[in-house]
Amino acid sequence: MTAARDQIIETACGLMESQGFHATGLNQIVKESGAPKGSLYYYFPQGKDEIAEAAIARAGSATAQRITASLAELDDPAKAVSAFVGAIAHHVEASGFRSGGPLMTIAMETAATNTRLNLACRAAYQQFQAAFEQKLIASGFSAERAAALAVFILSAIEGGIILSRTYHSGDPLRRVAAELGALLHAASRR
Amino acid sequence: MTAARDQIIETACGLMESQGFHATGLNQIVKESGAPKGSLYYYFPQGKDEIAEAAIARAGSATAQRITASLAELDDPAKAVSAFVGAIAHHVEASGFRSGGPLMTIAMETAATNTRLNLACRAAYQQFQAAFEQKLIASGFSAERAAALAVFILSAIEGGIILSRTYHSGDPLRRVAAELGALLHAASRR
DNA sequence: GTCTATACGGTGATAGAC
DNA sequence: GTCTATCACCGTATAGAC
Repeated sequence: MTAARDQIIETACGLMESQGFHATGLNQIVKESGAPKGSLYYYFPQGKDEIAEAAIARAGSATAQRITASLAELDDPAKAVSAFVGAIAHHVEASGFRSGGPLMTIAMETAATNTRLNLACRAAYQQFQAAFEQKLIASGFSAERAAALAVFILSAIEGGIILSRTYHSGDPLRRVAAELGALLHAASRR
Repeated sequence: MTAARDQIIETACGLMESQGFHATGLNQIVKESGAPKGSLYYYFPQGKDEIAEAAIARAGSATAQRITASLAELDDPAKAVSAFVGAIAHHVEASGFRSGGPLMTIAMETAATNTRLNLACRAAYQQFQAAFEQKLIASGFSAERAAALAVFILSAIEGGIILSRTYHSGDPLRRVAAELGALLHAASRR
């Protein structure tokens, strides 16, 4: 509950989102967070992995809540997903393509090299997936179809973020928004 | 054209695909490649960035060719894309989730922090995109629609690779294969 | 709890012999 | 072309004072 610990986690989230895990140094976290320098290993005795794990958990649940909240703003699931992805496009652009997909880089870096962080990322993505799934179920999709579509939606969004960040343009994400909207519109008319 | 230089590039591709850019050390590249140690800065005077740039270019054109070749095996674009993505799923699983999406990690790591590598990744992704685009055009899609769909297809695949690698399961990619197949099937019936 | 100082390893990069 | 030796630096992690 201490503010210093929380500051460390928060800035670790931001730095790892834009740079990845390996490029983010502990010194950088301490400096940028303004947290007391000597307290890093007091709050996180297990070092960098423990900090990253906390950052992943934090970014994961925060993002999951944001997905749920955004999807709740529109009844129509097609329009809700499309609007959500459009908002991401804007966010990625506004950040100078430094932000968006808070866990993607860490997830890729650690998928096969760090089981602890891999499991943390996995848990977070499952939360994202569940958020889409529940929206679809609430919109009348069968549980089975909702689960399948949630995976596909999440895939398209994550991939769109990659392309938008490397192209330095929100267009790929806007394309994903349009296609997912059309797909869900057609699927819900059955 | 020398074999040593080529070996360095090739193993740099593999290591950066599974670990990312920052986690891959030059010593590791030299050791794993078996290339003569002292020749690293002889072939790549500009150091790590130059090696990574060459690795990205190599992986990029190799992958683009593989996409084109795979899509050419089936006439029906829906089935061709679906089969291609299914093959990726198998490849990701067979590699122990260390491989797949050769440029994704580097692309995310460097999108906003290293313009040189960012541009290299961008060029590579545009090749991938063009490969899908041309298949769709050859299948009767309008140029406009083909370009839009290519971005979406590439996004879904890249995102599916992320999920499959972090979940340690080929299922997300197989889901992407099925949904893209259905989408393209419906789109081509217009 | 927080500080400063430091140990220790690995990194990218360079120099100079052969 | 390739080798070995070495540089300066930065990374994580630790020790011990306050």
